[in-house]
Amino acid sequence: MGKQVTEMLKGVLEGIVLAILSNRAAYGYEITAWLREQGFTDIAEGTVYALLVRIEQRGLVDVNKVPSEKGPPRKVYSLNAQGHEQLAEFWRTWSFLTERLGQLRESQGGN
Amino acid sequence: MGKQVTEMLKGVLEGIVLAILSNRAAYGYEITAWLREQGFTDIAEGTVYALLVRIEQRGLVDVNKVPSEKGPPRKVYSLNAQGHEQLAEFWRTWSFLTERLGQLRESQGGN
DNA sequence: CCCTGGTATTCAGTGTTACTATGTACTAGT
DNA sequence: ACTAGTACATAGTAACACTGAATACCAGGG
Repeated sequence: MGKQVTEMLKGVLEGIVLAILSNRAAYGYEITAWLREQGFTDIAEGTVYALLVRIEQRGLVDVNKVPSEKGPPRKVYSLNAQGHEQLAEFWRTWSFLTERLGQLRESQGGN
Repeated sequence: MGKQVTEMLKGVLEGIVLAILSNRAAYGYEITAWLREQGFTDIAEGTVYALLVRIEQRGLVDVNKVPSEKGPPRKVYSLNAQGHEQLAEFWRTWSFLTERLGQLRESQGGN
C-alpha cells in the first residue's frame, strides 16, 4: 500500500476496528484477515494486536477468552458502552474530516 | 478539537495543505489562519510550519520569499509538478479510505 | 523611548501510533 | 520429530502533530 496509507491510518485504524467490533465480537487474527480482504494489504498482525491491547486498556472493549480447535485460545473482543461512545465520537470526527476534504476537493480540479 | 482529530490528521494534514496550495500559492501564517477558520481550531502554528519544511525538503513545492509590510518576510509556497503528483496520490488514498469507511458505516447502525 | 500586540517563522522536546521483525504457544497431519 | 496453520505478544524504529518557547519585524500608545 505504501507509506502514505500508513500515516493516514494513524487514528483511523482504531475507528475501523471499533466499527468492526460494533458489528460483532471478533478476535485479532480474524480482524487482520478481514482487513487484508478489504484491501488493507499491508497491515501487519502486530499492529492489530497492539491496537487491541490499547483499546482494552482504555476500557472500550470486553474480552472473552475462548478455546480454539486449532491453536492457542482466542481473545474475543466485544464493544462495550464506552466503546460505542468512542465509536460515535470517531464517526463525528470522521464526518468533519470528510466534509472539509470534500469541499477542498470540489474547490479544485476535482477528481 | 481533541486528541482524536490530532491522530486522524496524521498524513491527512499534508494532503490538506497540498490541496490548498494547488488552489493558489500561500504562506504558513495564512494557511494556519485559513485552517482555523475552517474549523481546525486546534492546529498549532508550529505544526503547519514543520509540515511546510517537510514538503519543501521533499521537493513538492517551490518557495518564494516575499517582503511583508508588517513583519518578517513571508515564505510563499506554490505546488510544483511533483507536488501535484503527490496530491493526486493523496486523493487516491483518501478515496480508498472513504470508500472502505463508508461501507463499514453502512453495514451498521449508520449515523 | 519602551512596551505591547499583531504578523511571520523556527526549533527542541514529547507523545502517539503503525511498522518491522521477531518469538511464543497450540494443534493436526505426515 | 517436523512442518504448517492458527493465534497472540513485544522490543525497537520512524513519522507526524503538539507544546512551548524563541526570534524577527513593524506599528501605535503610554
